[in-house]
Amino acid sequence: MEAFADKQAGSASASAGTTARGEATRDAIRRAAEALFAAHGFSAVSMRDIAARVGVRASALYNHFPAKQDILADLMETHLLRLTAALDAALPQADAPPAERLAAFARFHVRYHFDEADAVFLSYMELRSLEPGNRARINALRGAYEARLRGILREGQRSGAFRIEDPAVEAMALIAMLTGVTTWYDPAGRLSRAAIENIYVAMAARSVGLGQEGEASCSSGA
Amino acid sequence: MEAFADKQAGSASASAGTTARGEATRDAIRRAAEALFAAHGFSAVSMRDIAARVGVRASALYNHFPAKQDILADLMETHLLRLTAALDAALPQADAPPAERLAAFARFHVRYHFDEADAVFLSYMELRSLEPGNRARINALRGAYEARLRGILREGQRSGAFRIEDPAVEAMALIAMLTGVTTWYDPAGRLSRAAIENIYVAMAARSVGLGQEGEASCSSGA
DNA sequence: CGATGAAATGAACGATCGTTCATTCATATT
DNA sequence: AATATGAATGAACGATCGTTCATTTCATCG
Repeated sequence: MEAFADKQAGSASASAGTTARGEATRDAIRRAAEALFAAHGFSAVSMRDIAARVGVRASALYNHFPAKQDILADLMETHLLRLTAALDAALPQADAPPAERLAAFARFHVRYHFDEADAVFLSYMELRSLEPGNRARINALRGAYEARLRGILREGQRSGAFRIEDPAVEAMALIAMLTGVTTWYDPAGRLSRAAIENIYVAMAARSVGLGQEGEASCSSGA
Repeated sequence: MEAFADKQAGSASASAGTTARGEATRDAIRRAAEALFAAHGFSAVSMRDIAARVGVRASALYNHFPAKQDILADLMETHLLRLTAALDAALPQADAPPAERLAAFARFHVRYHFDEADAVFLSYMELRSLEPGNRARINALRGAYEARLRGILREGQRSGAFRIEDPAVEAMALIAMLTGVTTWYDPAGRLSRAAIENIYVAMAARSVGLGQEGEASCSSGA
């Protein structure tokens, strides 16, 4: 979507005028809008707020996005495409043990949310601020991501590795649980990122009926 | 907080003029604002929107609430006080088995969220729309609710009934998981409320290392 | 160097925002 | 019936909203 090409070692394109400056501003707008939308909500943030953070006037934003709504849609679409692509790169292949794939999913999800908390929060909370057309498209992307986890749970249920009632419901429950980390995580807090990851991964495993460690097993003491 | 007294069989108060009409309007404002804030977000809803839903002009709202902000604060405070009181009424007493208390918590939480989805959503999502003073007060109420679950997890860990790493983190994770039901629940959907409750209760139990049913046990077949 | 065109500007637009206020309406008490 | 009082009204306020547009700035290419 959008242009999004030459950033460094630029040469080919750009007929005249400026070249990479516009793209730099567009990215700055994205970053500013992401932070502000996540902090205050889409409709509580004005175009002038975004422009001020970029260091530009509100009217300049319209050289890069046709409307405020399109900034939000762009942020969500970009985030969800990257998220799903990164997940597919992080997941073991489909024939790996479901327990391993679930653990990888949980770890990926929490870790990704540490780094992209604003984008994640936005994409889950501001669907209601989108016009119907944009909303349907973004919702489909979100559904594709959720389908990955649903598939893992279904396979685990089918193979007997997991002891669960309903893969669809449990997928939503797990995603909500893992996503919640962004609401309380504090970089200066008591626990390191790695420690928090491990706790969530272990919870996810137990929630599908797995023992303490990877596979099945039982009666593992402490 | 506020007046909130005589509604029926009124007699004592109300010096002159009208009596219960004002309180009825105030409640209608609360209901309208709750639905609109939950659907569109605090700052996307105007006082005129709320008034229109009540069947009154915007200026009439100021006979009942000093400002828009106070409607939101009132909704959150009322909700959180009721929520915590209802939880305390639903929880087995403190010397009951932690597994039983956890199951009761999970069932209560999901069930309450079915009925009060709007208020719940509001109180978890619109903290950022509150002024610092209101935010601190509401946040304390939320913390009191979360502390109930944290206490259950700590007791289960202490007694050895639960196999968990960190009660504080797991409390936040469980609440996020249970609260998430409001984001996808559809009254016309595939599953009944009772079925969904049971799935969440079972997941909560497994997530703290319990077997399929209430107590510990292990190697439970299916 | 002058031409070119994207990027940024400042002013302005119509609309809508939260809120105020003098006034009117409606009701319960005396 | 007269009165007192809370509730609702309609108009208006200053501010701010998203957006448009003619103009200016400025880095690049021929």
